[in-house]
Amino acid sequence: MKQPLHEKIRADFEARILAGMLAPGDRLPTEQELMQEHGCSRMTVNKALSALQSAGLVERRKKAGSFVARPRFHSMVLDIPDLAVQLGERGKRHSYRLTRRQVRGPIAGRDEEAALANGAQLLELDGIHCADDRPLAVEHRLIATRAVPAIVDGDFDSISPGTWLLQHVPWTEAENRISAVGATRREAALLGIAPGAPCLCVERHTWRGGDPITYVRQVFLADAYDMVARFGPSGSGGN
Amino acid sequence: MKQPLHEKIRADFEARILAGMLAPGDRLPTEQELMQEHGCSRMTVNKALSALQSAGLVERRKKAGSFVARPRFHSMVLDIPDLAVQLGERGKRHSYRLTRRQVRGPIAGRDEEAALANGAQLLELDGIHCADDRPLAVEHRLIATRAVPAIVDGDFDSISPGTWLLQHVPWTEAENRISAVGATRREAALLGIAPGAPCLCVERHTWRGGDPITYVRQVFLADAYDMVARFGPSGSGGN
DNA sequence: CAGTGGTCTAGACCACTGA
DNA sequence: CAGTGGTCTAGACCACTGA
Repeated sequence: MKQPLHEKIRADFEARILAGMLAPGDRLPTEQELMQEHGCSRMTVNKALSALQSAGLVERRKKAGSFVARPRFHSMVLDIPDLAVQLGERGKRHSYRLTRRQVRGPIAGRDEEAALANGAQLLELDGIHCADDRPLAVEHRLIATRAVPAIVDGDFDSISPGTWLLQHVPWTEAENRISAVGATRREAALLGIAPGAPCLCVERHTWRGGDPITYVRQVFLADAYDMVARFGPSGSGGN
Repeated sequence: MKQPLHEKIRADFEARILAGMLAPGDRLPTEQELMQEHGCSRMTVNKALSALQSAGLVERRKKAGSFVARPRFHSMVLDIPDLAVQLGERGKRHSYRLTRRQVRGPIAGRDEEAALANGAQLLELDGIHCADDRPLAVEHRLIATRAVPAIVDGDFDSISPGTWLLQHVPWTEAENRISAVGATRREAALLGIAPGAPCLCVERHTWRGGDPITYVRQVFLADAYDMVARFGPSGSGGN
């Protein structure tokens, strides 16, 4: 257990930020305060805070201090897209229609649902995304009420659950699984295509500081949507 | 033009590495040598080299020195998969069969091919990837002979072009476009499925320091392959 | 065992910028 | 103008590891 002091300080703040104990905008102690707290030189605390800055977790401003940044995921990293924003950029109007809404426990035997629920209830939201009123994707979503209790009272007539979550719940980790599938009979009927027609399927899990937030499965019209990820050496995103 | 000295040193090596003037495995000067060269203190060169290390461009080993690393893109970033490695991990045998090989110029009117060729010839390689001798994907690839002149003499009977490139040409930037498509008649025949059946299509461009290397389009059997990308705040991949 | 990087100190001067 | 971070110095001791 030999951990450099600068790494200990860095990891301490990282943990507090990811756990939400330090929220975006909160001010961190000054270098002077941290020097006294840890009884070390300024270079050591500077190294810790600079590492947090280059990781995008902290913003530092002269005279003002160091502040928790809203986590940013640069263009080179596959992001969680906000359909409403993406369609707006292409001049299309996004709408979402809810087809099912229920609060329930995890289905027995489905370990994934149990892990997501984490001992509490799940909110199940199914719906359809449209671009200019034409169906674009069928969405099935489960949300952990333990992580996002406010969602139970959410109103999804004018805003989709995905947009709501992106605006209200900062996530820290995500996993996308992308595959090609043939539309089921139900999906085909909702999307206005033939059963078995090719669709792009995106399954995504997101977490906040290790706690699961949501699982979503989206089935897109193949000819209307694809995913792009551009990436390069870390560091080239900055400067 | 106020650039800190540590940033100047860091950017200098970054440029030389991305340009290929420093190849993977090459040794960088020691901190002592850089101190003398720049007439600065050890902390300053240490900061520059440490930044290169945390960016994944350099590996540092005690007593041995600092070396150019093969660019690594951590698990949280969508990677360029090596099919041979991926299949090997699942206990399957990968094979590649070349179906077309020609050196040609870019097709008139196709700006993308002209940009890739960059004034020189293209090597076109079409083939099929198999897992345990069962077809998995159809691949169409173009390679810039300007960037990779050695590829013209490559032997792709026992190794696929993708594997060859990953082993010989370090890339610095990549773009993946992922979509669902229906198999064309030709693809369906090669893969042993019905025309129009759902397939996962991956199109990828790669660059090395701004110079285009290759374009590849792979059409996968839908039920045999999917792509996963997991990502989070930078920094959590390390340690 | 000797060279190299890893870490840290106790200072210094400066640039920026909010009060 | 005073507080804060940005950078840098000239040392130091140590851990690791290849010759």
